[in-house]
Amino acid sequence: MSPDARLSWKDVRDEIRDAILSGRYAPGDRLPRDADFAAMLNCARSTVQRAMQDLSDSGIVERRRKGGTRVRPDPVTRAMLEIPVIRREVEQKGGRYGYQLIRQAEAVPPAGICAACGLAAPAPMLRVEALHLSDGQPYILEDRWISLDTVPEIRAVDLTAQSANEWLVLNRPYSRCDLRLYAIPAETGAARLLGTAPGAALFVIERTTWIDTAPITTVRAIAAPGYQLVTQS
Amino acid sequence: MSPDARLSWKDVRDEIRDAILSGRYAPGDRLPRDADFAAMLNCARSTVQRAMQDLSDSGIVERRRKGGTRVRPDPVTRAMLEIPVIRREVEQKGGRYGYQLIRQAEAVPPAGICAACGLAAPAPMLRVEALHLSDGQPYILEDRWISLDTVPEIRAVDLTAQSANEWLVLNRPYSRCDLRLYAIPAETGAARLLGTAPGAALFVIERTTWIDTAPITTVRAIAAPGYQLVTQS
DNA sequence: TGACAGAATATGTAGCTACATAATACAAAC
DNA sequence: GTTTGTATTATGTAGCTACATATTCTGTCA
Repeated sequence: MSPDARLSWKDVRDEIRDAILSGRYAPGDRLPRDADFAAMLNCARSTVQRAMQDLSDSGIVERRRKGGTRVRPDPVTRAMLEIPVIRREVEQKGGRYGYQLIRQAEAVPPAGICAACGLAAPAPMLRVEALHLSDGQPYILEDRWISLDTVPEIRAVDLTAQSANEWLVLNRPYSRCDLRLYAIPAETGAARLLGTAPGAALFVIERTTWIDTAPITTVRAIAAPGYQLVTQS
Repeated sequence: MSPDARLSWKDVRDEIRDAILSGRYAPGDRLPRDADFAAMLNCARSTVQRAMQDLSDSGIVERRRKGGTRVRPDPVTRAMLEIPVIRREVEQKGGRYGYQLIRQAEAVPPAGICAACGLAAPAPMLRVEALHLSDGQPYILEDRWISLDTVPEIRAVDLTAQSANEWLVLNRPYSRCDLRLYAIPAETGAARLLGTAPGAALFVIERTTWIDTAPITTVRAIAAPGYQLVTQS
């Protein structure tokens, strides 16, 4: 690599970000045009464009056609969350994965579940309750509703052998996913299954997935005490 | 727009994604080369490249030089989390924002805080405890440590008038941010400040920010009961 | 003064080429 | 048979051009 190698778009991004971070451009300020940056940094406009796109994606900068690019006056923290399949998560942490089906029944979902799935009228669904274990210890308790309209084959799957989580992920890719994170006190039943005291603070990941506009499943995954979701960017 | 308008990279992405979702390519399968897709869809390879990049970012496919592109055998859920400045969050929900400084003192941080900041040796920091309110009700209780090495000016800021959250966001942009999400039972002090019972399940967002490798601040934001973090993608 | 049409402008996108880089496959040498 | 070097191949990146699109600015006319 020669000393004056060409700048990659990441170099350009870092250059511009540093200029912003150093205070050379204050929040709300308008930045030079892409073409000017290109001239300043001696690279192509397309390179600056890619860099700016990235800065825009990460919430540092705001871009508007004709309006130009300006430093976001109200920065937001944007971070990528990654939620793997539970078996993989356990194994990646070095644990031995285990799984228990607790209950499985077709039922008409309550209004809350219909709302999460964006259903106006209740449709028949399969409710599956299961426990995921790590090294024999309760790890995540899931309470899942699966749309029988969208996934009728689920009736034929043996959910004592394979978790619905895993089967769906492998057989029913989704096009959209909503997440909802919060904390709840353990109910008596959940507490018993998770091996904790009733009322304990539990972390919940609620996830609904769709294929196009058809709901596939909505899960409430209740994590055992001590569970943490970590991101970094 | 003519009927056979050129495909945008998003069209190409959707086309390929649909092919995967429909099962035409199964998890683990190798996809055609970018150039082949380009020929099939009658567009440029760069357009396919952008589409594939996006599919790769969202965790649907895996790309390797020479190895080609394959459908991820172990799909992960990736979602973008967006955490605004608290004042904005409250106002966006239509609430009236309020703020109270509870305590502020220079101190040597405990080991846990040093670790979060990646500090080997304890350095003096400013600890700030404050309560954010929505319509007069407790909303988020924050327990913050600010690095006096990185942000000495914070000593001169009147934190009764403006929250550290806001001042830092406007004056100290960061280059890196780690998030940690979990649930805890309310301690006596936190319970009183948040107007809830001791032991109540509370949602916690822990965030540490750096400028390059220098830690700026680490916060533990404890949300009042009912708080939910929502994402969609 | 106000409304509206059209010009100007900055970003967004697509296409092409050329070359870089990483991973694999294969063949030669020991 | 194993190792090592080289060729091949698929993706990654940069540069350029051309044109699309959204907004703002400006000038004209009522």
